[in-house]
Amino acid sequence: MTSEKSLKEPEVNPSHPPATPRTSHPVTMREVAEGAGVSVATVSLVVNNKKDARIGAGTRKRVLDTIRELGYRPNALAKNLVSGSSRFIGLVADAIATTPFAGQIIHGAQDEAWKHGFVLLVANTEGDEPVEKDAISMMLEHKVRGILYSTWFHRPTEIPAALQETDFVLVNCFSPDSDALAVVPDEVHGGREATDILVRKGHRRIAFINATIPAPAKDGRLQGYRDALEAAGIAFDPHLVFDAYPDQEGGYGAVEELLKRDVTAVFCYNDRMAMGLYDGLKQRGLSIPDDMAVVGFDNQEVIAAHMRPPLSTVALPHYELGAAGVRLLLGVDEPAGSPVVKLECPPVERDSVGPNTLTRSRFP
Amino acid sequence: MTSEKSLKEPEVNPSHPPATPRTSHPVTMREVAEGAGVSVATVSLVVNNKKDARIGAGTRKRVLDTIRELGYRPNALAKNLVSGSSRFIGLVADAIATTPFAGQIIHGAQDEAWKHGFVLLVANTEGDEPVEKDAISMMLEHKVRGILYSTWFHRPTEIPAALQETDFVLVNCFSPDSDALAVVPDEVHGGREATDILVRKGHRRIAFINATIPAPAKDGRLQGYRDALEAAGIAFDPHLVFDAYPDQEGGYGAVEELLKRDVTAVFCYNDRMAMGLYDGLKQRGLSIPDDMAVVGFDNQEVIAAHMRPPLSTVALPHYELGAAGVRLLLGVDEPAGSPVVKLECPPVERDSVGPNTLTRSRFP
DNA sequence: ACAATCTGCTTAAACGCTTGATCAAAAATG
DNA sequence: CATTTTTGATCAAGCGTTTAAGCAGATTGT
Repeated sequence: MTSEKSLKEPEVNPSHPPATPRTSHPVTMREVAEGAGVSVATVSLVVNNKKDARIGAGTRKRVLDTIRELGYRPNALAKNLVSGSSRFIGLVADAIATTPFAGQIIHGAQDEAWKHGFVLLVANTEGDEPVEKDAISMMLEHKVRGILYSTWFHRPTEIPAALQETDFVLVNCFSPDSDALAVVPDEVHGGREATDILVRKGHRRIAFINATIPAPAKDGRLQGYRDALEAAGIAFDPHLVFDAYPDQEGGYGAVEELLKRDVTAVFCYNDRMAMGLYDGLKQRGLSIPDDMAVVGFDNQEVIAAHMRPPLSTVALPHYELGAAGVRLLLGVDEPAGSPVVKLECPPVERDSVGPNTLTRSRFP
Repeated sequence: MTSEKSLKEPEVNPSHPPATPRTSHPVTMREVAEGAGVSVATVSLVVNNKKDARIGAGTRKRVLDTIRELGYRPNALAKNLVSGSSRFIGLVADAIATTPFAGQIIHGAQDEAWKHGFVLLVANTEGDEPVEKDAISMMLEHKVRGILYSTWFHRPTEIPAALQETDFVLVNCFSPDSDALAVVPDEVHGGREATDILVRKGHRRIAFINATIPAPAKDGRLQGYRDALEAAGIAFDPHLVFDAYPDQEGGYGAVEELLKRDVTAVFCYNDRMAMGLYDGLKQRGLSIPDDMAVVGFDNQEVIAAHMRPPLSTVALPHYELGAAGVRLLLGVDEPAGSPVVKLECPPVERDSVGPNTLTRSRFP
């Protein structure tokens, strides 16, 4: 609760001074004032370009020149103190280090925050509870404008108690039993987009390899898959969906089952599964997309774009998640209806899906 | 130079108040003091647990209780202001969004920073110059203790002018003509470790697929490769090293050339190349590691651990880079000799390398 | 020519906290 | 018992800003 816990004392070794010790005391507004022969108030007024302040052209120039000359920089700390609240937005993430996803959330959040004059205070918890608590404490002590609480995969979450002390929005996660603001990907829509890529190319027997682990994505994408089929007038066949662990090994392991089903296309729960699937398919001498069309999910840059052939998939809107999160936090956007806003997952088509050749031959 | 540029005015829509408007004014030290019937000074002393402050047990308890009761949190802004310098460390990265690497640097930097009571102010520039300038300005205005300037791949870099206004250390990059502190991976050592994995398994004809693009990694890893060969008494054969673009396509494209060389093992410039190489090899019916041993470089988690077979590689010490950067910045570590400290790249062995069967049969 | 208004700038209080200087009362000392 | 020391707490200045209020001098209106 108090800072003794969350911020330890510095342990800088005094015998090893920093490499480039900052010699000169930082220039303050006071010094600028003296240099320009005006009062601090005047300096403040020109620095902040106050609209209704009456400053003579001469004075303004003199101040500006002095500022340049002395290399003055406003002290945001002091500024924040007097204004009562800082221009910080906190972002606590559970897996910056282990996934590229968090990075995109950060990017989106930062871009949007900057637009509004805010700055990101980032904390990476790697799922560690105490670390998370400290991180939030630290942010609260810095009087952040609010906190973005984000998870690397879309899931329900508990809301840490400390969060309630400030404005916050859940990003890529949600709290089932609370009306906390949240922004998440629209899994149903994504599943539908993915399936539609296949449907549009004339595929009718489309498998879906779902994940074994329960998650909004598991249910949502399945629903989207079913929606797409229904819209296309294709009967849903439960035998065409099966589960596998959502990584390369899972995808690889699913091949055998898949081939029994006599399908022409498959929608994989994620890109990593698709990657494993590629392996299994190729090993059996099957070609993609000719013998099997495949679409993934996630659009993991390092992977999807560089598979052979490049993988058609559906992108998780991580950047947008971050951006929308801060808009929600600042009240720029307002949730329509439900407090959890869903963002679309845009399809990105590459070369792993071709026309259904079976269909072709049947309807020439 | 002034803040008008770097931080725009807020544009919060006043008609859409934040979702959970903070009602109560934040509790200040003053209120705690009143509540506990003591002076602010006293509260400050117990909050900060000052060693040489003489506070009666009763008073201390009373203050602590009041703090708990009122839910008081110290205001770090005020604290920083009076102490003159903040507990911020700035981290500007050029590619948080597009690579997982930056995430690990952040993680390492944060862990180390927290150990010393510092907090990370993160800015993602995605290589955009003006953004970078603003980011640094913003950090300077917040009176950061120093700045970590990091790049997502190891490379020489210019030092932005504004950086000179504070302490800074380059992370994963270096400035060729300056004595700026820097911390980078030891590419030579890495190249050597990678090659050694192969050498240890008895391979003698070892190819190296290097990158086409110039970089410290290109030269360093090649040197390491040569060092390893030399140490093993294997003559360096220039025909065994060739260049390719360092991604999956590059690796795939190199297969043909590779097979002409009659080698039993290959060291790829990075994991992505190895991934493409796998494809090419498999397509020709060759098996890994039996027909060809392969090692990569980078240890990209999403990829390396889940290839078929899992890829032996060498890890880039991104976490350590971040941590060491902070230590250098704070003066905890001191560079020995050169201002650019090099960190080891530890090998991580998986299943893509087997014993050299040719050697086996020749020396039974 | 006198009040009213405007212009350009300064004064001073406040923001929440830290800390060296002080001080009264209690305890220890001679 | 008078003095010194110790204990427990308060005072007040200051950190670098912002900003409402104030105040001369110049300009305008009548």
